[in-house]
Amino acid sequence: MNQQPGRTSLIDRVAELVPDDMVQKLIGPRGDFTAASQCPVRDVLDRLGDAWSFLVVLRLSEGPQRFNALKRSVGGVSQRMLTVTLRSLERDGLVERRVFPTTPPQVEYSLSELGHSLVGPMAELTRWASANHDAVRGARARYDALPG
Amino acid sequence: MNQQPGRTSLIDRVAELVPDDMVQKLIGPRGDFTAASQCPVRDVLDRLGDAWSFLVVLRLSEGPQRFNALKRSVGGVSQRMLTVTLRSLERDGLVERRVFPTTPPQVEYSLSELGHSLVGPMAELTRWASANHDAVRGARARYDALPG
DNA sequence: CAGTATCCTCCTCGATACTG
DNA sequence: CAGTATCGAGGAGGATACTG
Repeated sequence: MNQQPGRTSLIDRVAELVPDDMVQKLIGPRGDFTAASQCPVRDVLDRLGDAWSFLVVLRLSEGPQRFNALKRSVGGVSQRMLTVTLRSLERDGLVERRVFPTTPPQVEYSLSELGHSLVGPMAELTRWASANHDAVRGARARYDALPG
Repeated sequence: MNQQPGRTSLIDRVAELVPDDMVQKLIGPRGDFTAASQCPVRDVLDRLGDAWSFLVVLRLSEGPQRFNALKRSVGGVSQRMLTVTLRSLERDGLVERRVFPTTPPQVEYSLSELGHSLVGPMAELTRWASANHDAVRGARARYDALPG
């Protein structure tokens, strides 16, 4: 990791939080992570980037919910996308799905242990978003007001 | 935030990290955040979700870099996408762009204060990704191996 | 070197309709 | 209730060529 001499680098602070081999795997010596599955960060962000996954996990962090209740509480999500999102989260081991063979059928979704462990980091990012949203919007407004 | 009685809820732990009004803004009473700009988390994730932004910010956390050096170190990014990504980050006030009118021209990109403040939360998520990548891949393999 | 411009192709995602 | 199936529009993003 070539460091510019005489320049205060944030990578040192990051290194305190992040083990070396992870940095290697993350931004690597060459950064050849065209295949997302090879890069853990890409892999996670591919999941969280699609808006719904993040909101669904946060909703489920409140407690188990059934399909339509979840659909209502998330809001604005189509039936198809909620199904796709839940399947994807289930496949990744973040969400558990339990079917009660009643009539009409009931399906309950809840976070797994792994899913719970993700909520902390998510909250961290969420806090940043909340705290700095105005700053970002301000920067945007200034940028857009620029001549040219 | 209706809580299921008699159920251990993670929202309490999240609440320790996240101020109440943010939770309201985030997953809200109705969750009507169809417009991403209304929801700070959506707004942030829209930026980070696109893989390149996250990697670019991490790369720049090591120190300022010029366009082509950045392109090489990120790896796999097209010229167009790097330009688009950098413009977007600059617009949001996360990245600063300085032009040196030499021949040939030099352009240096660096993180702003705001950009630096994002690296901590990003590292948190990165750590989670690194620590649990195998668990996720394992869960995926099990899910895919299921009959049906 | 550091872009811009154009084209073109997947691939996501919403809408709609149907089912156990 | 909790899905699945199918279609179609739109946008993200790569490839390529050109420029101050």
